[in-house]
Amino acid sequence: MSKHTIAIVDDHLLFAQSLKSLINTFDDFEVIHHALNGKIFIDDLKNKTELPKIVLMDLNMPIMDGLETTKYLNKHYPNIKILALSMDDDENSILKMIKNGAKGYLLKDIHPNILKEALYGLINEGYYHSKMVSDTLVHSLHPSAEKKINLLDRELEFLKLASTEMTYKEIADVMHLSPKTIDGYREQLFKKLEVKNRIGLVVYALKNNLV
Amino acid sequence: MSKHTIAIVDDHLLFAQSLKSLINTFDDFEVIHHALNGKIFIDDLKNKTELPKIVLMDLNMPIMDGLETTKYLNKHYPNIKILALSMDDDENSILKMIKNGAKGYLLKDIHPNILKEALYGLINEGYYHSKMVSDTLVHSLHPSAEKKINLLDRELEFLKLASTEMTYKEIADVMHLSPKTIDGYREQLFKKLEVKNRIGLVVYALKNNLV
DNA sequence: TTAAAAAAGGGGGAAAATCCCCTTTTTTAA
DNA sequence: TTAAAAAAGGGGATTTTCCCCCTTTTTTAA
Repeated sequence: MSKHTIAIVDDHLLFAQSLKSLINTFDDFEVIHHALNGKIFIDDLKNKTELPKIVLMDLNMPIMDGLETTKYLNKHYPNIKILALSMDDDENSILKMIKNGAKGYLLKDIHPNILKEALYGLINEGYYHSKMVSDTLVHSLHPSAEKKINLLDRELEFLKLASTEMTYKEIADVMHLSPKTIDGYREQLFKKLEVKNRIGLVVYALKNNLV
Repeated sequence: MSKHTIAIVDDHLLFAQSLKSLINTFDDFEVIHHALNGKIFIDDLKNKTELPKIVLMDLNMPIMDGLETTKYLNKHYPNIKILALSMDDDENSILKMIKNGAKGYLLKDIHPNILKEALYGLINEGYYHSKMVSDTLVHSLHPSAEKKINLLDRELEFLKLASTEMTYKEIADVMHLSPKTIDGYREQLFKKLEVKNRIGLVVYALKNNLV
């Protein structure tokens, strides 16, 4: 039966050719295309009769980078599975790629066996998330530790209510307090969280998952 | 060499005992403890000399549920790996457990081989994320599709600025518009997004990753 | 070509938020 | 036991937000 087809999008010719040679030694996979950047790749796709099943996507490329290309493919060719392949190991790059449709993210310094395993993962499960990616996803659920400020119980209660559409009078009623006490809490939290107004409080609360 | 020790925290006795029997047939694992809820389990931990390496944690339990217990264990026994085991397959439950330290999340209707695979994953990789969990994590990066409302360019620009601590007058200056035009955009967005005030706009913007 | 939508702007007034000053009582920590 | 923090509350003035009414011009879509 026919092999799973792969395209490589990477601006480093030697790396791409070497990668192609490696993948072509895998039993069930075959590189059918290589483009030096995203724009060339997309232009080529329009002229091709056979689409690849998997695209190995570099991130840093001239003219059209991996992120933009991933967004485009996700939208126009949703059946193509994208596996990011990059030198970048920072969380932001990983999250952006996954968020925009990449089904896996590998660093370029991995063992070839991991690449093979990832390719099979994409075919069989539809995704391949290494520990690095999983950890990054889990970590993205949490706010930055350094921004966490210790809030008293009543302050937190007020902050949660302040992050709703209630007026301060309504909040006072709910907390069984005088509106003037609410004024006090508000000023106290403005100072504590170093914000200028209620909008600042809401942004802090949401970004720190307090509501 | 000794087997990897496991504790089961689940309020259904028959299920827990059956699970114990199953796991005790696995070569490298041994159930050394069972508690009917989180509180009993924590009390038992304090009196035990041998801690389990893995805890299979139900979610819905009386007195002290799986989430509270996971938070406590993550804080006080960070080396214990928690694998959530639940009937609940909703995203919120999954995210809460992973966010609070669970290293995996399985539904109770899985094949025993998956459980075994998960246990090995916890021991070897430190986590086990099935496709369900991975998909949930990836999905959590995105806002709800059904809540996404099409915004005009200027509306979006205004919304982003409205989610800062700027006054409407300041925003008008930045957008080179009259404050009255800003008033118009505000009312327009209140209607469009079905919110009552600026706080509602901010919450919408942040929850939909527009800023 | 016409109608609708988008983009811009206005008056006026009430309600809410912010900001400055201040107080007392209870609880907690040293 | 004492001091500090937390928790509660007050006056009053200014600024900002919200809400109701309305307008014209340009761009887009039918």
